[in-house]
Amino acid sequence: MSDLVTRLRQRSWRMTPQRRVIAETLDGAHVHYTADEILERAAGRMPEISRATVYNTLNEMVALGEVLELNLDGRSKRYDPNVEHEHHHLICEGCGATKDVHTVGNPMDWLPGDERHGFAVTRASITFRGLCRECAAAS
Amino acid sequence: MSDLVTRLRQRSWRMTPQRRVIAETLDGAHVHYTADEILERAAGRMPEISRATVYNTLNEMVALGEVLELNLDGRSKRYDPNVEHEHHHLICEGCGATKDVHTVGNPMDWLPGDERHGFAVTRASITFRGLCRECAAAS
DNA sequence: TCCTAGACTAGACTTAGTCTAAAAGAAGAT
DNA sequence: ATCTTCTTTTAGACTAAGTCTAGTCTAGGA
Ligand SMILES: [Mn+2]
Ligand SMILES: [Mn+2]
Ligand SMILES: [Zn+2]
Ligand SMILES: [Zn+2]
Repeated sequence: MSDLVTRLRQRSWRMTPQRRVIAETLDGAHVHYTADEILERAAGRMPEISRATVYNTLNEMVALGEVLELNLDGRSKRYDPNVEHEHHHLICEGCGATKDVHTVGNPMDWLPGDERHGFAVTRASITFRGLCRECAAAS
Repeated sequence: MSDLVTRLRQRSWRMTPQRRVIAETLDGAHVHYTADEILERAAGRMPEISRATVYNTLNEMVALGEVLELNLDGRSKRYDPNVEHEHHHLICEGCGATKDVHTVGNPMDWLPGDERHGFAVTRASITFRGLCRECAAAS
């Protein structure tokens, strides 16, 4: 937990009650929530919060670079407050469980110069897939 | 071009006129079309083809393992007939241009055993991002 | 020829997310 | 304190992508 609220205030981003609840929801659990899951939890603490505010706030935090937006499954986007330590994701194809993982070495090194098509390559994200222990046992 | 139509017939999959038009559209260009782009092109050759058939057919080809479904941008899914040669993707964050790329070595080797959380890991897909030559020059 | 399972279709429906216009709230100037 | 202005929040309309349904069509087997 890297205190997203603190990081956001240091960026002199206006910290409203709504934004605080959203940031605390995101940062409290180290899981990868969808916008709807965040709305649901935020509404538990602030019932009048609106869906538009949740989406606006998440998009602003992503634009500030303080939250990552993940497209892991082609369904709803997921939001990840863990921007401090580069990592990738491992997903169970059975139950959808998602783990943070760390690779040996730098993924940028896996792409040789003649495969870069003249691009200035800046980032690489890896999604590993497989079956978790429970799902493997059940199949 | 690996002749998707031939591969599908070898799987004894009923080859209707609609399915043939969709498969030929997909395989003809080595790009990554969305379902809507495929519908548009297929409708050019068979105006009465329906959207539901395009979606049904794409989903069946994916289930057969003869087409890959890509979630590159969190918007619409893209379909890739190139299942014969493992590859990954490099995307320009400026214009969205997408290239097939090949890594040095096997991505599965980048994930050490103690980062696997007991999963049986079977696949890894990497998305590299950056700016293409034109977009880099323009910025 | 008739039957039947599978394939096709139009359009309703669902889900995820964006947009709009108005109301509310914060901050600065007087 | 009051006015002004800018930002944020809100409800709900709207859009985009995809799924589902129920009826129709069609090819191949008895
Ligand atoms: Mn993560
Ligand atoms: Mn490809
Ligand atoms: Zn699982
Ligand atoms: Zn570009």
